[in-house]
Amino acid sequence: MKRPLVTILDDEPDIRRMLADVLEEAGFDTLSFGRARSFEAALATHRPDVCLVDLSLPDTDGLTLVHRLALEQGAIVIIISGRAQVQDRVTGLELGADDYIIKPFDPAEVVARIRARLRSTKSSQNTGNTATFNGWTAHFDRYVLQDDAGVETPFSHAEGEVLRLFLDSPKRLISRAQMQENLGGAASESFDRAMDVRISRLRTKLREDPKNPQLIKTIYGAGYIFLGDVAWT
Amino acid sequence: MKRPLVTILDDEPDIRRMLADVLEEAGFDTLSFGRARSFEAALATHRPDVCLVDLSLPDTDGLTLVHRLALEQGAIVIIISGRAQVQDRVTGLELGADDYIIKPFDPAEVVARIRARLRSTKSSQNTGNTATFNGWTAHFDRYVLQDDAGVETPFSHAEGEVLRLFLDSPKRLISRAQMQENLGGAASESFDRAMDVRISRLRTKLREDPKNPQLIKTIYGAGYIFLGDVAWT
DNA sequence: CACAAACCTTACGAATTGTAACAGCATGCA
DNA sequence: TGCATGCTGTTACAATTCGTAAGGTTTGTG
Repeated sequence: MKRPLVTILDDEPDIRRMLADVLEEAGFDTLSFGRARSFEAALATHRPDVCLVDLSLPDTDGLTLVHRLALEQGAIVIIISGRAQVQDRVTGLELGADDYIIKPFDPAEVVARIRARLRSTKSSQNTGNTATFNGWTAHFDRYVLQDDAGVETPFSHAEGEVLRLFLDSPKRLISRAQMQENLGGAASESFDRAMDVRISRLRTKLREDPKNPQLIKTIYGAGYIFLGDVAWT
Repeated sequence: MKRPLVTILDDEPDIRRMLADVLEEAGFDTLSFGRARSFEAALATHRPDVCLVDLSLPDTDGLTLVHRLALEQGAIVIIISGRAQVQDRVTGLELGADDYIIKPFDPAEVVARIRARLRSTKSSQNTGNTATFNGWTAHFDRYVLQDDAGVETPFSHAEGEVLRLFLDSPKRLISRAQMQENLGGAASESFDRAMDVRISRLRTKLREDPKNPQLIKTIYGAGYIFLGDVAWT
């Protein structure tokens, strides 16, 4: 079982270190950042399971960052803040945060709250090897894609890798770097093109309109995002 | 859209009534109980989306109840308790509670936390990445802008960054410096122009009259201000 | 009104992405 | 072995996005 990855974004080094120690001990991998900028840069290559965010950052408005994280990345976001007003907590939660912990906090409670969040998402996780989305059914055991009329289209292993990556994290931005990691491709300059081609072929099988794709959206300069209501069975 | 059902289990009638009022107002259906026994009887016929549980019940050990609820029913359980020790919170969360709110609490925070929990479990649904303002609807998941007649105009990632910045802080002055931070641009002299262009393109898509923009106002020498009644959904 | 600074818009080009065509490779079959 | 078939990466070129440059327009100042 892989250790969940937790990112820590706080401008106080002491708190970063303390949290990292406790979380490592509790069975998580951690990545610490003092600035929003470096944190966002890391998102290009890593996909954290939980993001701890301190609102009082020097280089960004934390709430906007939380909003972006929750919406674009679909990540679990837990705010850790010194601002204790009820209104702060309410707006933080409304903007997409999953929890709001007030400084000073007890490390044990942070761990417990992270576990509670992970528990609730893990229960609804991919089990089988068949997924349905927007009229399509993907059978990963048979390498077959079935439309709502029952017509079957076979797909290859390489295409399946991409499709599975999308179906595992729908409605979340997936950067090119993340793809290369998951697709086992060498980080060669030319493999970039290979990925494009895989996606292009997948789009064709999903009968996407090249001018206006509905399922696989390209985010120029950032990656791809799969918009489908996915259900694994 | 059905109203989610929230059960309230607390032995103090005043608190039950107060919570019920606030939750009904916030768009939930509620069922109130003063005893665990009657609550459990009601579970035979009702299937609550969220269960608020006070730990200090006269007729049962609250923690055991929480554990059963979380495990067997798979329900979202939020503990509301007067016991404020960290250890209480940790064990409550470890036994399966999804959140732990300490008395005395602010009703608005309870609502916000319930909403946060519902949002995370209904992640398959489209919630929270759509904003409406002055006849327009911005779908940030699909990168599409929809006018009041339903006509769709796609917008790019760069345009979306600007639009999101505006929609996150409507009716507030946004300086050019703030923009540069949030748009990830280097603080170069020339990026200033790039921002102008982004805004210009966004204005075109919003069909603004160049002579008299209604939504994106320029404050000469200070920045921009977005005038729109924004509602995120 | 003159002038400068700030801002807007258009056009262009560099970077990024899409896709058709081709080639290498493995597999299966006669 | 020889051939056909299908998969996948590579190449080359088309299309898109978005920053930059350049010139025009607006705003504020004296």
